[in-house]
Amino acid sequence: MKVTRRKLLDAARTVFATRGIDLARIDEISDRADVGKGTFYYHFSGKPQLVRELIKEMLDGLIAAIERGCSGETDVIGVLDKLIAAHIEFFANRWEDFVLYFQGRSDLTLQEGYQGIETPFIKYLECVEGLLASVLKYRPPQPVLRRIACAVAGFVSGYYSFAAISSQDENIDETFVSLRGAMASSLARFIQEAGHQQPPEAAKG
Amino acid sequence: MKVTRRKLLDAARTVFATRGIDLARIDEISDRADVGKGTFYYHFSGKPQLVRELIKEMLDGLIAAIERGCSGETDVIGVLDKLIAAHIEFFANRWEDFVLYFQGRSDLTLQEGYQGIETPFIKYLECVEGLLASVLKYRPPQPVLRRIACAVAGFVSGYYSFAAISSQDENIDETFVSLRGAMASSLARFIQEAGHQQPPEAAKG
DNA sequence: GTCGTTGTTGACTAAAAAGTCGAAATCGGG
DNA sequence: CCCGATTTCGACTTTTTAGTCAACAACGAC
Repeated sequence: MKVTRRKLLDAARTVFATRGIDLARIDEISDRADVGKGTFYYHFSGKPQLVRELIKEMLDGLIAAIERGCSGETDVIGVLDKLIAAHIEFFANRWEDFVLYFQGRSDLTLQEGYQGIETPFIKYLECVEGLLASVLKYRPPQPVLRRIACAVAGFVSGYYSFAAISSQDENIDETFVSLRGAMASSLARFIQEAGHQQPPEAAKG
Repeated sequence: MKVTRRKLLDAARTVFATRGIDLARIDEISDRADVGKGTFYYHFSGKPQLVRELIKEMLDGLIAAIERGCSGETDVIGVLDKLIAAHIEFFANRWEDFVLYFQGRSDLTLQEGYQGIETPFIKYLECVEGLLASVLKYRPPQPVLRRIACAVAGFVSGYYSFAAISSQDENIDETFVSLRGAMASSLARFIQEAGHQQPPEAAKG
């Protein structure tokens, strides 16, 4: 049955959002999924595989949401606005996914982290990159485009994470929505400036 | 002697940046500091205290760097530019501190994380907030100001973290420097839009 | 209904890490 | 140099967690 596997994945998401990926125990996950510990090891080789699968699943979902949300947009500001909206919508009431998104990235800053989670993150960056490239009149060189994608993705998640610290009380998603317009136009400005600057090679010397 | 304590703190920073805070073992830290395990427990009650101290120390340093860098600036764009520059300078060649900064924040998104690390992060946000408030002509209401601080801090660290993923080869700090201007002016734009929008209470109804 | 396959179980073993403690070393004032 | 306070040490005990496995249950094909 696939049901058990699904139950384990969902339980893991919850436990990860409670204790963090690294401190989550296997028993805790199998307990929460209401299955024996052996069942966990029947379906997964261990925590690393579980983590890889969850992160991939989450990012694939996020990419799908972004592409759905941005289809039809033809100008930069429109794409940015819908891009941000897609993130807000995706993470709203799905805090566990945001924790995965954030902890996964945090893991990537380490020298020895989980193997195989960079790939989905790069795919995600490429998705953002592709969307922007499709609406930009002047297409900047690849490395610059990548930096812009980093900035866009970073801005959104960075705001989210700090907002989570400072406002336990107020509704994060709601305030985020109210900032959407400001975020989109400021990112448009960023793209405009960063996209037209001198390529780093030419600047040298 | 204070030297041993210092050695332990420095060793911990390194180990945290290698394995991550949660997976760092106490023996690993005391080994790297070239002291016995008992010595660790003589100086610290356990990992939580160590983490609290390191994060506080790092953020106090960052705050000091920011205040040093921004003193004398009188306009928004100048403050933003120096703010970003201070971050870049602070984290350059100090990857361990960036890992702490990122992992610490990651921990704050959890339901059960380390106790007592929110305070220094809030102090850091308040520092950014205060700097912006001092140069803004039209001072937005407190919650809006806080959101702006979140956005500024989030943008900077968010870009950093994604850049770390996608460009192991190129010098992150160098490219970051080249984006400084674009980042500052886009954040200025953000502040302008976010600061003048309707307060959320008034928008309701 | 029988039998092989697939899935489930949780007590058990083994490994790893935390935290303790008495002994030993170092330090510094007299 | 002596002594008491501080600091260091690492082997030891305890706790925690991963991962295994033999037995059991459910399923579905014939």
